Parts: sequence; structure tokens; C-alpha cells
Amino acid sequence: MATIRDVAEKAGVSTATVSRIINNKGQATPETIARVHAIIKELGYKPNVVAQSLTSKKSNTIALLVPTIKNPFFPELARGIEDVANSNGMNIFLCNTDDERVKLKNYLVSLQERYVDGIIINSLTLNNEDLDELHSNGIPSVTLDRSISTHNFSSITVKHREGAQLATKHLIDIGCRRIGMIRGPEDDITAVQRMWGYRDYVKDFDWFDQSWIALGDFSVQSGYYCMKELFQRHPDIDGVFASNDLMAIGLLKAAHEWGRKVPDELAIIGFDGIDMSQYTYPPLSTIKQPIYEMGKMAMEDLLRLIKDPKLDYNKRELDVELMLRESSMR
Amino acid sequence: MATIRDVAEKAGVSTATVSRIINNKGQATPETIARVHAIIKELGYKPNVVAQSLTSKKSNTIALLVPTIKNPFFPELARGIEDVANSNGMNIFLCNTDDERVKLKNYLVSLQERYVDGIIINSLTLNNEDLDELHSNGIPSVTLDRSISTHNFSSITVKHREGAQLATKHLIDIGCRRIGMIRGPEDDITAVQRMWGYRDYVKDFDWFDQSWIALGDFSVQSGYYCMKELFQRHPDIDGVFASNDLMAIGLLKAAHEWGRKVPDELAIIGFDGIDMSQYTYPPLSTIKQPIYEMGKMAMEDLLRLIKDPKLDYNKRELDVELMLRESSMR
DNA sequence: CTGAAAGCGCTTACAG
DNA sequence: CTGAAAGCGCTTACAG
Repeated sequence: MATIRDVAEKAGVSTATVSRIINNKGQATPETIARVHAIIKELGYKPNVVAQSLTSKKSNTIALLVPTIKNPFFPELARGIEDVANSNGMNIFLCNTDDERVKLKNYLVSLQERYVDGIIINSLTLNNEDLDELHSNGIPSVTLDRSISTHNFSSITVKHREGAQLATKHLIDIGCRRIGMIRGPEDDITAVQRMWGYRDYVKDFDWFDQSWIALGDFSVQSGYYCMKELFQRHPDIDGVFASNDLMAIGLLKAAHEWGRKVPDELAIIGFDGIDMSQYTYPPLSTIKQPIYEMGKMAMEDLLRLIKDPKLDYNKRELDVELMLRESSMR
Repeated sequence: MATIRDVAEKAGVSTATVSRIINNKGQATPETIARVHAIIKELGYKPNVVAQSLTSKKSNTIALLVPTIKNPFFPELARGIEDVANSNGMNIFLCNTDDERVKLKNYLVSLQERYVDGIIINSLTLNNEDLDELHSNGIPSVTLDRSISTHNFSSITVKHREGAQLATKHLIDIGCRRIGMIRGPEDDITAVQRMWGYRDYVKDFDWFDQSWIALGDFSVQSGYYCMKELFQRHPDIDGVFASNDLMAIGLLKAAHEWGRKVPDELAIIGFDGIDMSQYTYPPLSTIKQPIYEMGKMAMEDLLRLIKDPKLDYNKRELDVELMLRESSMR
């Protein structure tokens, strides 16, 4: 591998000059610029990124921290981020935290050690101190779905509560009289908001109480078990709002096993709008988030922060959309 | 951040000594070792990994190149790799190539620049020259599902052809008389092998010809369209082998729309055994690959190669398993 | 406009 | 057993 010295010697200039030309900082004679570029091409020289990192404390790399890539929501999101990152010549570290505090911290440390230029994080266990630390170390961050928190950093989220309202209202509108919900983890802010959205619309019914809410963990499997639980508790249930699509898929399986016709005897609606939701049987109504776009925006915001660290933070809250399919059509 | 110099000064030794103690190379008095360790703890010193990379040409990081994380097969595989990597203190670069030659090459270059210690690759577009190049640059690699190729590098694959035979034979056994197949991309070796496995069992039937094979690309969507194609070409089709689960899911949707009862009028079997396959309606029979285990093995093999580069290469071919569920029960 | 020199934070022969 | 010194491949004040 050719080094900057090789280029410098062959071009008859100092390494400083080559460095300046590569990073076009400072000025240089058109002739030397041309000559250096020619040599660079001739030698196939590429700057050593590790050495660059060591001096510049930059790495041309950003990190994306997600709780799991097993929920297709995150791969879809990652694609949005990746596309923007790649077209800006940036690399991505994709990190799985399983929403475990220990793993998150480990990543945060090891990413800073590697001089990542910025971080996009979706994690329950992230707290304000973590963000402060990143900030004071000069590492810009964008959080996803953490906007509720009080921090002063850029974030993107969607209208979870409004989405849940939309879903619940829809079930009521099509004639459901006993509507259950499968919620997500208790410490998950998005799960909480979605639950409130549901409650907003059912709390005044006299049949309603806590027992209509089953506690899932956003996995397919938990959707399945939660639905069985609801069937047992409430044989008369005729509509369910699953707070993500994955759980709705598990729920569908339970409904089939229980012999409930969807949507006639049981109307179902999910949340997220992952690709898979259109391939279930019956196809799943859902609250569609602009997943890919969220990824793009997050990366764009991050790039802006990287370019100009003094930029003020920016909190975005995106709209969701009711996507009607057969699982709730009647 | 404390540096090695801070530690050295405070301990009254040279940085060389500290370095040796950290990496326990060479020898040192028990006393100095203890003292240095104490100071390290006191200062919360952690070696700068970038600086370490620059000198050692190592990074404690391996890379996993996959065609897409949108097929759940790869996230499941990644988890196996991740678990082994993490418990050995290694980081992972997860890279999406979309099976585009250009992206693959870019990654390969940029990963070498970052001194990754090893690479696990699943990619159609990877060729022997790429592997030779890695090898001559001293970067160990393990390929997944490329074993057919003639290279002399470690690889892991499963018995694709045998699996396809198992699937096809099963459909025949349960009484299917007109069996179609949805195959994967033409340049994909696994897709080709799975097709041969199917042909092995149907080629002698007088009804069989090429028109019973539809060409998909392993995506849900392509499964859907391919099935429609098969329905049009062969209204009498009564069994289908989809060469991956994702396509089988798309296929199921087409079957439902076409009003064919699964499994009674149309028996279906997929390939892979991804998590989702048990949540379809009806649950999907499939040829189960040991996905997570493949990931673990790949990482273990890679670790061995990293530790001892002179180790001989090792080609593994794992067994698959017929997983019977309702989509083919009759 | 350009170069000499110091520095980023480590590691590793070489000497003693 | 330990240290001085050179080196990994860059970047960046500082001087001219």
C-alpha cells in the first residue's frame, strides 16, 4: 500500500502539502495540485483511515444502535439511514443492544474509542446522562422515539398516541363493542403512549378495565400468548389493537387456532406498517409509520450536526397513517 | 482520557513496560505488574483502540457481509455470530451489500483499511480473486453458502440439494400430482442447488417441464407474483416447493387470493426455517437450516483462523431437516 | 504557497 | 526485567 510519503517523494513535495491537497485545506499552486493528484492516481494511493482517525479524531463512520434487528422495523429503518450515509461516503456500525443497559454502555464506550462521528440511537435504556456524555465528548447524536424525554438533543419520533387513537377509533367505527389491546413493554415510552391512545377511546365504556390490556414485548410470540390470554379473560372480545405488527402476526395465529374469523368475529389492527404486514392472512390493517423516511431524516439531521456541531437541536414528530386492510374490514 | 504515558509516568516506568504488561508480552516483576495494574485502575485507563490498530494492524473487529438484512434469515444468522464474537471481546461490522458487486468491493476495501481481523461473507458476487486478495493481505475469511466454488478457504454451507429433495419427495408422498417450484435467482448457487434437488424428484414425471419452475428472487413479493404465474400456467397445480420461506409467505397470499385451500388443494413447503414460518396461516412446512448454529460455527472457525493463520481451511456442510407443519399436512 | 517538526497513542525490536 | 528510540501513517500549527 502506498503511503502519503510515497506520494510526497514521487511528487517532490512534503507530506504536509499532499495532506493539504487531499483535504483541500489551505492553498496550493494549480500545478502542484495537478501533479500530486496525478501521482495519487498513478500509485493508487488511498489515505489510511486508521491513521487519519488517530490524528483527526474522526472516522467517517456513524453508529446505529437498535434494540434488535429481528424486528423488521429496524432493518427497514436501517436502510433509510444506510442510503443517506452511503451517498455521503459514510460508513455505519450497526449495533444490537437487546435493550440491555450493559451492552448499550459497552457500545457507547467502544464507539467513542473508535472516534465515530455521530450516533443514532433507539434504546429504552438510554438516559440523559449518556447523551450529555456524548455531547460533552463532541459526538452528535439523534435519538429515535425518545422525544418524550426531556433532553435537549435532536430526536425523531412519530405520533404514537394519535396513531393508537386512530386505530382504536377505527375499531369502534366498524362496530367493535369489546376491544382489547396488546401493549408493549412497560418501560417503553412508545408502548406507553400507544396504550394511552387506546385508553383515550375506551376508558369511558362501562365494560372497560385493565383486564382488556395484555402485556407483550413486541415479539411475535408474545402477541400469540397475549391473545390467548385475552380470549380466556374475555370470550366476547371482538376487536384487538396490537401495538406493533409483529405482535399482530402472533395474534392472528392465536385467532386462527381459537377458530375466530378475522375480521368478522374479530377485527385486528397493528402498528408500524412493516413490509410483512401486507402478507399475513388476512392482510393486516395497521398504523403506518414512515419507517424508511425516518431513517433518512435521522441520518440527514445527524449529518448536519456533524458538519456544524453548534447547530441547535431539532425535535421532529412525524405523522402516522391509518392503513386499512382486510383484517379490519367489515 | 488517560493515555499510556499518564500511566507510565505515574507508575514510574516507561510506556514500553506498560504496553508489555497490558498485552502480557515479555516479562516483568510481579511488583511492577501490580503497580501498573493499580494505576491503570486508578486512572480508568483504556488503551486507545485506534492507536493500537495503527501499530498492530489489528482491530479486534470482524465484519459480516450479507446481501440484505431484510430477509430474517440474516438477522438470525447474525445473532449467532454476534453472540460468539461478543463473548470473545470482538466487535462486528455488519455490512449490507445488496449483492451488488460495487458495494461488495467498496466494503472489502474499506474493511481492510480498517484492519478488520477477519471477514464472514455471504455474497453471490464474491469470487475467488477477492478471497485470494484477502488471504494474501493476511485477513482470514469464512464464506457462507459458497462451498461449491473451488476456493481453498473455510466455508460453511448446508445440504441445499438434499433439502430440496426432501421437500419435493414429501410433497409427492402426501399425494401431490402436479408440483411446481419457485426458485431463487439464477446466479445464486444455493438457488441452483435447490432447483436440482427438486428436479431430481420430478424430472421423470411426464407432466414435468420447465414451465413448472417460476423464477423468483427470494423476496416475499416475488413469491407472490411467481405463484400467480404458476396458477395461470397450471391451474391444476396441487403442490409447490418455494425455495425460501419468504417466497412461501408471498405464495400463501397468492393462494388465498386465488381461493385455493392450503393444504388440501395446494400443499406448500418452504426452505430456511426462519422464525416467521411458524406464524403464517397455515403454519409453514419448511426445510429447516440450523441458522443460528451456522452463525456460531462460522464465527468459531473464524476465531480459530485469526488465532492461528496457518490453520488449514475447513469446509463444513451441515444437515437440514424436514419440518412438518400444516401447510403440507394431509 | 510550502516545508520541517511535533504530535495523535500505541508497539516493538534493540540494547543493556 | 526494563528503557530509549523509532515507527505506524497521517495532520496541523508555525515559520518562512
